[in-house]
Amino acid sequence: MTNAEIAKLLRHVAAAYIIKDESKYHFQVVAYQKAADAIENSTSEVKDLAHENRLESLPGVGPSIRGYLEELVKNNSVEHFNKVLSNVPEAMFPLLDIPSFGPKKAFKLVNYFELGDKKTVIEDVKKLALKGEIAKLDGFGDKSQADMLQAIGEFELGVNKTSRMVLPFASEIADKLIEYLEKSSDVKKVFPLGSLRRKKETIGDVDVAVATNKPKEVLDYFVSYPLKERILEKGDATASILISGGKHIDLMVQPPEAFGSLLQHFTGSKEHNIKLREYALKKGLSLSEYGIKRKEKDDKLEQYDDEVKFYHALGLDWIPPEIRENQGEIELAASHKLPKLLELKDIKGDFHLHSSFPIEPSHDMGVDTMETMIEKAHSLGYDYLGFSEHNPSQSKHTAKQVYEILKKRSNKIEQLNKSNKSIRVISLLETDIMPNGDLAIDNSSLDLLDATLVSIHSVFSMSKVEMTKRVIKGLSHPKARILTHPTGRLLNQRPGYELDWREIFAFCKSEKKILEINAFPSRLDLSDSLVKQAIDHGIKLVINTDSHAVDQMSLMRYGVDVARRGWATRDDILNAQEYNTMIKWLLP
DNA sequence: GCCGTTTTCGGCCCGACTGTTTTCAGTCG
Repeated sequence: MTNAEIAKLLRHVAAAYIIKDESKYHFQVVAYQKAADAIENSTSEVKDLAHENRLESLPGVGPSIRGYLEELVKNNSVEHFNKVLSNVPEAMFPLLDIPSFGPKKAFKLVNYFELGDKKTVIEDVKKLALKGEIAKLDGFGDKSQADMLQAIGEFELGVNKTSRMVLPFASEIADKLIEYLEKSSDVKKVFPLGSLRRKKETIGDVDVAVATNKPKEVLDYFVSYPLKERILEKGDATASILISGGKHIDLMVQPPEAFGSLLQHFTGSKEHNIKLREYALKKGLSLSEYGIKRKEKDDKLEQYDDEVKFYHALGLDWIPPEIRENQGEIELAASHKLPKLLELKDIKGDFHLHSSFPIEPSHDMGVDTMETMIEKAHSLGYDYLGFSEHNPSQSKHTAKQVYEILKKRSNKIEQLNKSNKSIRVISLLETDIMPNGDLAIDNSSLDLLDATLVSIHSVFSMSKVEMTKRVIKGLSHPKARILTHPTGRLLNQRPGYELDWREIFAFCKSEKKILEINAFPSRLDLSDSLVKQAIDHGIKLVINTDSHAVDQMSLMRYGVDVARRGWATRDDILNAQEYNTMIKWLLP
């Protein structure tokens, strides 16, 4: 079972408890929903966590739910869940996938109209609504019946199922909207928040906050955004619109004097905010987007125009948005022990660059010359770079021909280093790891290089055990120093292959091998959570752009975002080091 | 059912918005 399926199952259990007796089971409901959230957000599979005995590392998973999850992984079913679920009609569950349908509404409909078939229940509800039957029910009316049809219609079109956007795509949507909002003189400040501010690799909804003294005017202006398809809701402090492609944009407004608390609230994550409010509550403080209420002062509201002051008022250091995920950051902020996260300006080089040098590669070539890329590196303030074109194709060349091509390239790089003193050029390559674990070129050719990056570009469909063996064998070659795009995933396109990370981490640690964070926006692997695990294992990382064109060298910031979300400091990152330190790590 | 800088027992985040209602229930983030 996938994490998404498991999370859904837990939500169904929570829904069943709500129907059974909401007040009696209120805290079980909350607990199951919290656990479902954690599993949905986890980038480790529950299956793997269970095998590694790490299920309780998920916040919200305690002894009971851990036990049930272990049972689920082992038997594919859980006795306790089945018992709870057997008390409610199963036909209500498909309705819960439709936005605006919750357990109460779904149960009421299924129960009253005696809908028994979970395969047809959505169609059945639609027919009843079209006949006007639902509006007659207690607690329903014409408007809610019409809304229901709208929701079902959009659900069937897949409007709400659209995949999450990669970060640059969401940024573009936000930038356009912000440009529009800034044209209004009532808008004092405007910021993209939510997962966009936390720099998550993919973004669901676009969240934007505005500081204004005229909330009504700003909200009116917002909902008349030209790219709007439909207004989802609009109140005194928030509004939501739908734009084409089924993307939601949420806007929140506050006066400038409360903007700090609004930033904090709307940046999230939900898990961070819940934990933060629980933490504050123990100190007699109640937090909201409006500010802080102190029990000892009769719940008088204190406003904060600035987010730093808001955190300080709780006795906490300001927490960078990228790590607000309830991973222990609140405790560390309280003891003033938060790590100093890596910054873009710390980056001094890039080791994954595909130039247009005619290397006759096995995969795609770069489009810009080495000289152009060096010039760009200079303008980015780098001290060094490494060229790492794909190895010459094996099928089209003899070993001797491969050697000759690489010999020419070595000479070229030697020349570049002589003529260009400001940027040091390292001679690298991106060499394929073949299915049997051998590298794609022979030792005499590899000896021409300072070192090589290695990666998987073919035969992805191997078992986890086989793939782990393959990667470790490839990485074992003394010239192999960096494993590039270590999971092979393409966001929204393919999931990547599976590796036994505990084995990979142990190997990299003992053999001093380096893992790449690939900054290309559709890759971004290692993922944030694997970065954190790698760092906990004491492994060094490198952030590379994998540029095939000179403009792509500016994508470095997306890799830095991932590193920050994985709690990386400057000390963890190879290409954030001075040349002399870097070269000792890279070529030990 | 989870969790610990007041606790291994006794608490449990905080609010917005909509529709159907005359003060609230349900859903969402």
